[in-house]
Order: sequence, then C-alpha cells, then structure tokens
Amino acid sequence: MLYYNNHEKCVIKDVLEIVGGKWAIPIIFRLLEGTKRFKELERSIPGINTRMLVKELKNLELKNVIFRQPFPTVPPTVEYSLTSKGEELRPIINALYVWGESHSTQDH
Amino acid sequence: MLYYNNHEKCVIKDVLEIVGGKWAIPIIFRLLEGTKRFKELERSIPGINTRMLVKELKNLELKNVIFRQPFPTVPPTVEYSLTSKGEELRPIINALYVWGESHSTQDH
DNA sequence: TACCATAGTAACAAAAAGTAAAGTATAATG
DNA sequence: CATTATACTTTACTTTTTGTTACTATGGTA
Repeated sequence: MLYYNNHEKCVIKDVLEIVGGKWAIPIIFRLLEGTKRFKELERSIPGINTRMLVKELKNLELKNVIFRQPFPTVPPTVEYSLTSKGEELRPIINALYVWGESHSTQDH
Repeated sequence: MLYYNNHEKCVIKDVLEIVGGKWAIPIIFRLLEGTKRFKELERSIPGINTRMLVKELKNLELKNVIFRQPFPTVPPTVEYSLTSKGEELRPIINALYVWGESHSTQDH
C-alpha cells in the first residue's frame, strides 16, 4: 500500500533525524553508563570536538532523548542523562554493538 | 578498564562506519523487502540522489553487508541484495522502527 | 528521427562538520 | 596583584561531505 510505504519511510527518516548524526550513538552509548557532565562526555568520546558535542546534545535534548540539568556552580556544571525514551535505546545499541563485534574478526 | 573502554569505542566506531551514513539504513531497510535493482532503490528511497546511492552501495558492498550482481543486458541491470551479515540487521532495524513509531505521537 | 530505458560518472555548488580561539565568572596559585 | 585553571558555550574560519546537473552507452519504441 502506498500510504503505508510513505509512513514507513517517514518513521525511519524521523528516527535517523534523532540518532542518525555522526555523534548521537557514541553520546548515548556513554550515557548508558549513567549521568555524565559535559566535560566528562567530551573526554570519553574520542575524536569529538566541543562544537559538535554542544550541537548534538542540543538536538538530543530537543528530541527528548536526553535530559539536561544545569547547576549554578562556579564554574557552571551541567549534567546530562538519558530520558526513558533514550533509555529504551539500550537493547538496540547493545544489539548493534554485538552485531559489530561478531563480524569484526570475519570481514571488514 | 582502559583497554576495554578503547575496545568498546572502536566497535561502535566501526559499526557506525558501516551503518552510520545518512543513507545506509534507508537502503538496508528497502533491501529487507528483497532483492532490488539500482533504479528500484533510487525510486523507493525519497530524497536520495544517484551519486549518494552509488557511493553508499559501494561502501555497503565493501563492508560485506550487501551483494551486487550485474547482468549483461542492454541497458545494464544490477541487482542488490543483503548478505547474511546484512540480514542480521533485520531485528535491529525493526526495533529502531518500533522505537520511532512508539514515540512519534508523544513527543518530537 | 526523436525519445525512452538502466546504471552509472564527472564537474561544480551547497551544506555540514572540524578547528581554533575567545567569552563568561570565580577561585586557587605564585 | 597578575596569572592560570575550571566548565560550558559561542564565533569565525577551513575542510570534508552531500547535493545538483549534465552526460555516457546501447537498443527498442512511437
């Protein structure tokens, strides 16, 4: 059915607007370990730069995947954690991880 | 453990080099329906263009996710299908789809 | 003869991502 | 008292990735 195809396409497209960015999954992967501050994330994700981390965190917050909590300390502190929507990605990201691991020795 | 963290990071990084591109998942999603020719794929993936389809198909073939079979017809025909490695992504992409669908009405 | 089809390729323009630096405000160090 | 360090961003600039458009080959159809 044509409608159904269009619907399918939109769901996948919408999903990729959330987790399709280059840094979304690495960030979520780190947050699966628990709440992290901005600098902690920056240090734990190899290759990311400040600008992209800010940008991706904003997108993930806007899409309700992560929760941002600032504290009025000096210097400022901001904690990021997964929302329930983000937490629901855990089995999917784990499965992706297992998929990658099981094929990494065979072919590339 | 430091080694284990580095290992984790590399697996995720390697996985994203395969399916992290903008068009990889939409292409695999279509091929989950079955073998498709180049033009069929191009027509069924809204917004893609020839150059990116060619590029992404080459990458997916190189990473052993899809199989390319050309036929010496005029005009030429090329069929693309999922390898077993690609087929193993089915439950993951389905889960991603369900995740997107279950949250599409609540928030965005 | 003009036009259609498939599976690409090539040259150029636009958009996205990476890099480097600076701006906050305070507190510790020399 | 000046310097340095901190955490979280923002800005300007450069490089890389994507998108757009036009083109190829060959044979069948109107």
